[in-house]
Amino acid sequence: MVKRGYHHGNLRQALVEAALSLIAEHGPQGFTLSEAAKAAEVTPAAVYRHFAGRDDLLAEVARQGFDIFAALMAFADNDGRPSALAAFEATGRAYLAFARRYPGHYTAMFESGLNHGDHPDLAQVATRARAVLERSAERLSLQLDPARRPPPSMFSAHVWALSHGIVELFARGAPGARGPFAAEDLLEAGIGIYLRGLGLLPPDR
Amino acid sequence: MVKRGYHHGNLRQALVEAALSLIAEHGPQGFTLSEAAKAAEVTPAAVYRHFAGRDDLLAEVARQGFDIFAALMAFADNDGRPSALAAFEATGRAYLAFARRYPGHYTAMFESGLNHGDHPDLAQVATRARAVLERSAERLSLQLDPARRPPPSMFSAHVWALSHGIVELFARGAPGARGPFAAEDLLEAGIGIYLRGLGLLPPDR
DNA sequence: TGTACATCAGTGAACGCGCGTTCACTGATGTAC
DNA sequence: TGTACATCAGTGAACGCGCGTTCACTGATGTAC
Repeated sequence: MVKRGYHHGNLRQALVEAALSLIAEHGPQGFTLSEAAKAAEVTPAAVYRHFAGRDDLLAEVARQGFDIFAALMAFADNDGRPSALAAFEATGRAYLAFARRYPGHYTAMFESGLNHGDHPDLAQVATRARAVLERSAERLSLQLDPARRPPPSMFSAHVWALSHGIVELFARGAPGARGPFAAEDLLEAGIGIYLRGLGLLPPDR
Repeated sequence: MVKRGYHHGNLRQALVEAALSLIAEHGPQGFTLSEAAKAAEVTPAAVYRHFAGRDDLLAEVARQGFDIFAALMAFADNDGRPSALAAFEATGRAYLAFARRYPGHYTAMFESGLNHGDHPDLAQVATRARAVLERSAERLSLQLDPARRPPPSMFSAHVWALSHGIVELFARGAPGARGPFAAEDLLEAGIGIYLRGLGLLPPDR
């Protein structure tokens, strides 16, 4: 830990990072403003120089999470290259990778019970993240017979839900589920079967 | 509310039901022993006549949930009648129905962060519930080419994860996701596509 | 270059609150005789 | 049928704790002249 004087220098971000560790370790509700302040070596009251309160700090954590998430998804999708199919599959893998790599962000984003209505900038970036996924799905859907293809937002939702379910049930110390498969393999196989069902993959590869 | 004397009569179950309402309404962490006691019109201390403490009460809620869940799944599966396929699809629908019908139980089971290791009877009934789903998957898998079929526990996990993801993201006031589809339709369509991918449904029905 | 002063980012003490849990107790119930 | 007594299921007060938040404050920084 670097010694510091009376002024912290970058307390705002230090608090966000302290919150991240706490959330990753103790769950969404295990996070307290006081502990975050302590971890940043600062009085709880100092937090109020930078955030309106506990929820506001939590929302900022989630916001940064969606920001990273959107960037990661956009990177994985790579504007549909080398192919819409490969890009779509890449976003699925990236989803799981994000959940593993940024557990605190993930928790704040999806398990903290934050009301997006109370945090407009959070809602905005969440919408943007979602748009990235839907665009990827949309590109892929163009390869399907127009008469029979489901709406792209639907299979975007399917893959999102499958990914999220796998994260919650099998990628953590989740209760009652934990399976014999690595989450990554489970997701990969699941998406493979799903895409075959859509007619986007040959019957067996 | 029925008037009661000094003795409650069935405080244990009354506390479980109070907890259920609180959990359904305020989330897994919003539940407190004190509030549950209050809702049952009893002193917090009285709870300790029936439960070892807060977590023990929560675990009992989850346990009863898994019990109902297992029964519901077994009913939906109906020992694979009228067909393994129909039975399997029925369990998927029943999963969502359970989540909707028993939101407090569902939350206690899957979102409360209870450690099953600390509650052996909870772990036991959870395992039983899971076995029902795996049996249904197993029956279905017999219809697949043995050389190419994935392990039944894998596609049981897929459907579980998809269902859970849909519940979490689309069937509640979940942040950042809420889609334009009814959760039921989303799940039905998702499972349909998935089963087609497995070769269990014709390319389009 | 030096000084006065406004601005800003922290401190530290205090608050009221609700939490889970404990304890000695007491009222109600049911059983033995 | 009536009474003594053990057992059980509640009460009520108290505890220590950590929480989010407020407030008057003070130390540090940076700018004007």
